[in-house]
Amino acid sequence: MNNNNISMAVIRRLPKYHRCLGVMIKNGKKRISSKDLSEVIGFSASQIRQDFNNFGAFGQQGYGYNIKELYNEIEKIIGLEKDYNMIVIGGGNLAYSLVGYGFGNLGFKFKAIFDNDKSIIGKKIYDINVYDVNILETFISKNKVDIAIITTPSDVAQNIADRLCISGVRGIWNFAPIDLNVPEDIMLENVHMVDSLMTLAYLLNDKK
Amino acid sequence: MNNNNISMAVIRRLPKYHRCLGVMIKNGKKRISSKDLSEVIGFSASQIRQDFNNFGAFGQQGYGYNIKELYNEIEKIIGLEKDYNMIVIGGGNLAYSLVGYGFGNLGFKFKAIFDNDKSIIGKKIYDINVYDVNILETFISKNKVDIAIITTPSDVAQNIADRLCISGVRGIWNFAPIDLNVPEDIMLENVHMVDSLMTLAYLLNDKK
DNA sequence: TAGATTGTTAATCGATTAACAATC
DNA sequence: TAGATTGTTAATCGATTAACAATC
Repeated sequence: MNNNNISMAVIRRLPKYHRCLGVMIKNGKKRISSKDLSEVIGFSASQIRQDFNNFGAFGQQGYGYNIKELYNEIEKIIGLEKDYNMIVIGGGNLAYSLVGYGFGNLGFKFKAIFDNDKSIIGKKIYDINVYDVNILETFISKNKVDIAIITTPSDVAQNIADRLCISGVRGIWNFAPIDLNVPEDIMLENVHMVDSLMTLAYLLNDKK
Repeated sequence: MNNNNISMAVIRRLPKYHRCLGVMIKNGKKRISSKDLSEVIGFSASQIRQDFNNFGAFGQQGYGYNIKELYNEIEKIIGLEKDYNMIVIGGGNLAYSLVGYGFGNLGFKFKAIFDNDKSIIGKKIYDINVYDVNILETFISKNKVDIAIITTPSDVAQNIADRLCISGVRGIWNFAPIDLNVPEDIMLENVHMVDSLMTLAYLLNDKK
């Protein structure tokens, strides 16, 4: 049940497998070999087979992989057969983007938004309530929260993270441009947009 | 002038060096050794020295690194001494987030937003004009555009990317959850938020 | 059956870490 | 000068690729 010591390099390829196989299902494709998948996805056939075999043997010699079956296996591996309750701390533009994005289809459900701005507390973002951030701990203690999303300014992000970790969230999805410290049993995933943009800037200057 | 064949692993650490050194400057710190930086940033001292020495010798034996000098070098390496003109295709919530984010301080300047929704064309997002996407090529031909940001739905993203590449943008920052094909002289950087969230889901299930 | 393609082991490649002479 | 710390080479580790026997 527990696939430990799989390298992060492998784990970060899983969503791309999920995405590509999803497109193939939509296109009515039934089977695919690692060689053909390689051409679509850009990983080597060897790497594709190695990646899958970290989790089990999903293919069939001489045939390849049944796309729908493989897709289902990857959903199970990632954990997409479950639902995840999420809250957002920070009710700015980014909260709007995220709540409106459509993660719900994948099982990621928004349960509440928290802010300290009196002018938006009590309102809704789409259909999600915005609460005063001072009831954050109370809310978490009464509701199972799997993932807390930090979209606050950097200067308060660490304090919010500390409060979340004590209150019992399992994972933090951080959008603040700062390196948070969290206990190692709390999973932390960062979306550092500034880092991404800087990487692009580097590449623009680097190319011949 | 051209730092080619530096591995992406190194390049993606540069923004974190930039961030950490920036904090140290703000705190009035003047010098740091690779050993001390290692404890703050979480990379090994050896790796830090290797990383910097890809680009030159910025330290001094027995002393360490002058923080301000090193910071300036990293800004030059990334290319932050220049400005970048940016446009956004897709005038939804994500465009609001991005335009309002404050990238301008780093030299990343928003010049225009494009959409196909008549109800927002002609309006402004913050102080940036929203234009009809059918004048995209005209705009790019008349204005130097370094980076185009795609925040459209997936189904039109490839078509927009094709139009951008032909028109002469240098880089694409893609937020659509799709794998774009672009000519190899166009730099592509993706922010796949769904992939990031799925990775977090995996980690939540993986932990003991 | 013969051909195709997996699962898996072995070889290679690249990135990280360790070590230490150079030198401030 | 003596101590500290870099820059850089060598060693190790981990990830990717190649190869091929197993088998559908």
